[in-house]
Amino acid sequence: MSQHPTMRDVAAVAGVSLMTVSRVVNGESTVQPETAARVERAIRQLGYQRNDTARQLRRKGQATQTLGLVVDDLANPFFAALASAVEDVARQRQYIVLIGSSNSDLQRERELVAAFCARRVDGLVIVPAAGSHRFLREYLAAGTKVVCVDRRADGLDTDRVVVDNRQGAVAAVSRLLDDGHERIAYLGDHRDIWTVQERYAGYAQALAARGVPLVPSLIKHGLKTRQEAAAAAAALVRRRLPPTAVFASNDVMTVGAVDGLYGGGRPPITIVGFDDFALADKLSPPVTVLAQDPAAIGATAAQLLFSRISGDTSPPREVVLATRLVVRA
Amino acid sequence: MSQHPTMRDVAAVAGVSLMTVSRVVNGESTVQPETAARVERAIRQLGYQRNDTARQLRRKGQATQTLGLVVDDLANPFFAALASAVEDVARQRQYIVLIGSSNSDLQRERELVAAFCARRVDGLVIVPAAGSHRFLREYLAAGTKVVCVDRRADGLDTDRVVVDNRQGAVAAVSRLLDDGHERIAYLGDHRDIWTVQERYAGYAQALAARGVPLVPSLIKHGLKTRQEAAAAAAALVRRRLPPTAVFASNDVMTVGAVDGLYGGGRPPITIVGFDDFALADKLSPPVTVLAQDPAAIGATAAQLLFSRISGDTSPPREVVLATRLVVRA
DNA sequence: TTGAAAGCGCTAACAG
DNA sequence: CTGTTAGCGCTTTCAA
Repeated sequence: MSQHPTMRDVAAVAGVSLMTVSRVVNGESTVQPETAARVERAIRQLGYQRNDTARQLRRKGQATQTLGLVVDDLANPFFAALASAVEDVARQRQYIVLIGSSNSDLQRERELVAAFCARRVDGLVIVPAAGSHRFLREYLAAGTKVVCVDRRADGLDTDRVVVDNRQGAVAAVSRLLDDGHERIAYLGDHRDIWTVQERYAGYAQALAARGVPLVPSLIKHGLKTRQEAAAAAAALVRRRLPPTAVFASNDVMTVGAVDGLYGGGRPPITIVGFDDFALADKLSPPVTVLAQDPAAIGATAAQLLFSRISGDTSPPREVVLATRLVVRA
Repeated sequence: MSQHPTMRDVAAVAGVSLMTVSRVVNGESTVQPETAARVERAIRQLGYQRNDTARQLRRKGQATQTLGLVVDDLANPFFAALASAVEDVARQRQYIVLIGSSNSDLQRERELVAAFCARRVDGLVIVPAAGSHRFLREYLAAGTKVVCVDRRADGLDTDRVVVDNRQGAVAAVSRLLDDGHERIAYLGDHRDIWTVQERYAGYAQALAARGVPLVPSLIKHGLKTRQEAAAAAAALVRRRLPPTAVFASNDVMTVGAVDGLYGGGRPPITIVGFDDFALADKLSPPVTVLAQDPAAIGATAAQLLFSRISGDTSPPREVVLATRLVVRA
C-alpha cells in the first residue's frame, strides 16, 4: 500500500543523482555499467515504475502515445470488431487506447472527447452520433487528429472511413425485386443516424427504379432494440396483406426480424439484412446479408489516423469500403 | 495547428494571474463575476482546454480517474459485453477506461498492465491469461487495485468475479445423460485456461458420476478457432461410431460445432454449449446452452474495484455468479 | 560519465 | 477576492 517511489527515492537508495536514475530508466548507454547495476538494484528493491504522465509533461511537443476511441455501443459485435482492429493497429505503434460508448448520445460523445483530449490523446477515432460536430473544431485546431468511422459527422470535414451504404441497400432490395418480391417491408433505426438515412434512401431508390410504390405501413423507422424490431416484424405478418420480404437496415433489426418471423410454424418471410452476423447461414431459411468488414473499417481508420499523427497534412480523405451481398438461398 | 494554450496564456490575455484562471477553470466561486467573465472570454478566445495530466501530477494522492481493462479478445462478443459493462460503471463514477486485448498472451498482458500502470491508473480489471500472475504483486504493492474476471489468476490472491464453470458443465452434461446420451463428445480450447480446465473437469465429473467411461477419441482439446472446432466436429461424425451429442466448452466451440454438424441433410447431433449466443434458439434444432451474463460479470467486477479504490481493505473476495442452463428442445 | 539547475502545466498553501 | 511561492515527477540543458 506504499505510494509509488520516485526517481528521487531510487537515487537516494543507489547513492547517485536523480539524473543518473533517469538515464538508466530510459536505457541510455552513457552510464557506467557498475553504476547502472546499482541503480537497477535500487529500482527492483523499491519496485520503482516510471511515471509516464509526468514524463509526457516535460517532453513537450512529444506524442502521448495514446488514442481515444468513441464507438456507439461497445457491446454490439460490429463496434467491438471495429474497436478490436483499432487497438491492434495501435498496439503495433506502441499506442494505448482510451475507449468509450456514446450510446448514440451526442452529449455523451462530447464528454468522452473532452475527457480524452484533456488527457492529451494524439488522435481520436470516432463513430459520430447524430447532430452537429462543429464542437470538434476546437480540438482539431489544438492539433488533435480525428478520423470518423462508419458515419459521416455533421458539420465537419475530416478524414473518414465509411461503406457505400446506399449502393449496398439498392443491391439488396433490387435482389429481392428480382426474386419477384413486391411487398418489401423496411425495419430501421432512427433516421437521424447517417447510415440509417443512406440505407433507407437506397431502399426507396431501388423500389422507385422499378416503379414499386412505397407503402408507409410497411415501413418502420425508429426501432432501437432487437425486441422492438421483433415486435414490429411480428406485427407486419399479422396484417391482412403481409409483406413477402423484409429489408432490415442493420444487424440488430435483422436479428429482431428473425425473432419475430422465424419459428412458430409460420411460412417464413424472406429477410435481407445489412451487416453479416454469426450463423446467418445456419438458419432455415438462411438469411441473405450485406456484409461489411468492421475490422477493415477500424484498421483503415487507425492507419489513416497514424498518418495524420505522423504529420500528413493533405486535404481530408474519405475512404469508401465496399459491401458484399452474401446471397444465401 | 497551434499548440495547446496554457493557463499562463489565458492569464496574460485576461490580464489576471494564473491562479485566477485556475480558479475559474475549476469552478471555484471565490472569483468576482466580472473577473471570471473576462477569464472565460480569454478561454474561449484561445480555445483553452485544461491539461488533466498536469493537473493529476500536482494533485498528489488523488485518483487519476482512469481504469485499465485487459480482456482476452475484444472482438469476442462475450468480452465486448463485459467491457461495455465495465465502461458503463466507470462512466457513472466519472472514470475513463484504457482498454487492451491480451489475445491469451501473458507477455502481451504484462505489457498492457505495465503501460496502464505507467499512466497511473487507479485500478485494473483483468481477464487473466494462462500463466503466473505474480508479476502483478509489484503493482498491488504500489497501490493499484486489481480485480480479476472470468478466470482465476495463477499465483495471485485478489478479488475476482467468476462463474461456477464446473458446476455448470456438470449440469449440462448430466442433462445430456438424462436424455439418454452416452457417447458425448467434448470440444474445448487449450487447457491452460482456467475456465477450460474447470469445464472439462465438470464434463468428466458428470460422466464419472454415471459410470460412463471417458473415450479419448471423442475428446478434442486445444481448439482455438471456430474453424478448428468445425473441422473437429465434422471429423467426429465421420467416425464409425459417432457421438450422439457434443458438449462445447465455449461459444466459439459451439458455433464451430454448429458449422460442422448442422446442414447438409445429416441428422443433426445434439449440441450443448457453454455461453449463450444470439439466435441459438432459432437454429433447428435449437441449441441448449449454459448462459452466463457477461454484463453482470463486468459490472460486478467494476463495482468491486471501485469499492477498493474507495478504501475497502477487507480480505480478497471471490464472487461466484451462477450459470443458467437454457434448455432448448 | 555524472550532476545541478530550470521548468513542463498545474494546484496547495499561504499571504495580502 | 486575488496573487505569490513552492513543487508534483520527470526531462532538457548545461556545467563539471
